[in-house]
Amino acid sequence: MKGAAWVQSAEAELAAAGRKRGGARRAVLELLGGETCALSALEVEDALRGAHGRPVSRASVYRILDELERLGLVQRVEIGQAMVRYERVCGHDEHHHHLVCDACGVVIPFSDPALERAITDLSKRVPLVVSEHEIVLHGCCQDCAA
Amino acid sequence: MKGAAWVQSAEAELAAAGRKRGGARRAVLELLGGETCALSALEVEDALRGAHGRPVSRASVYRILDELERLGLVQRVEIGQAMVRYERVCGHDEHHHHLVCDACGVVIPFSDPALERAITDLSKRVPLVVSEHEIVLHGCCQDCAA
DNA sequence: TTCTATGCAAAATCTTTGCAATTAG
DNA sequence: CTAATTGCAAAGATTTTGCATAGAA
Repeated sequence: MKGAAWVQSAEAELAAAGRKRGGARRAVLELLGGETCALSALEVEDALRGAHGRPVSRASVYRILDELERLGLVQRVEIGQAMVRYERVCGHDEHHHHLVCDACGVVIPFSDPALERAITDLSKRVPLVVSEHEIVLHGCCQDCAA
Repeated sequence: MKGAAWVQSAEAELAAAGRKRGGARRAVLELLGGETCALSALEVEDALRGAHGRPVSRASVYRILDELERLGLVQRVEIGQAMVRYERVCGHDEHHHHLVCDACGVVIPFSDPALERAITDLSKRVPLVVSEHEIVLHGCCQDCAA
């Protein structure tokens, strides 16, 4: 699913949930639609205060991200910086996980079918109805190793 | 590796790193040695203020956990509550991951050889020198589903 | 003695809430 | 008109830092 398509379907879901359209939320949606990987609330605020879109107050950013998460339009990603990040939820085709360089903090997305199979398989044997999963590999990226 | 053994080896590593022995750190080590799963800094503080051991100031708990992490004696675990948790690092035999119930917040450890194989395999094909990995399955536990 | 370890309090960071004003439907 | 949306400021929660004292080697 492309970013624009995601923005559209998100607006549709919001409308279906009885929400009205506001400028702040639209700005957040457009920003997230243009990203393929995770942003923290503060990063969203900064990006909007900068070039992309219009400024949105911090409280609204948090409220909006929280609501999008409840509707299943974005998902939380915890990558070890004691800070919550969010990224848009897409179709199965864009499902991915994250590599984190512990030296410089860069986050790189990746996907691996074999790993997904192992997870799917495992999910059936576990004492929990699994709704989602998250995998983070920590290490040292090529730039930092050089 | 048992908890007591871990405490011993941790003290040895600390001594090797030129550290002196303090009561606060010893209390934290003994607490973590008795746990098999992850605790947050605040949980450590509370536990020590309670029955186990002696009270340790919050700042010291953070400093101690941070140092233990730098020495590779404990590892961070991010399980989606915007809070960092730590657990002791043990031998390969106790390596595990976490199931989190999004309804009640309970954390259940699990391990799966097939999954570990998939991860080990993957780690070789990725543009990062992988030092560790973390897997979290989110869902609804049996109690909450009932 | 000399550095580490610790506690306390203040500061920094991230997140949530209360309230009033605005705006979409 | 009515309820959702937003901004602002204040409050909460978590984590870090500065500084002075106590303690280990």
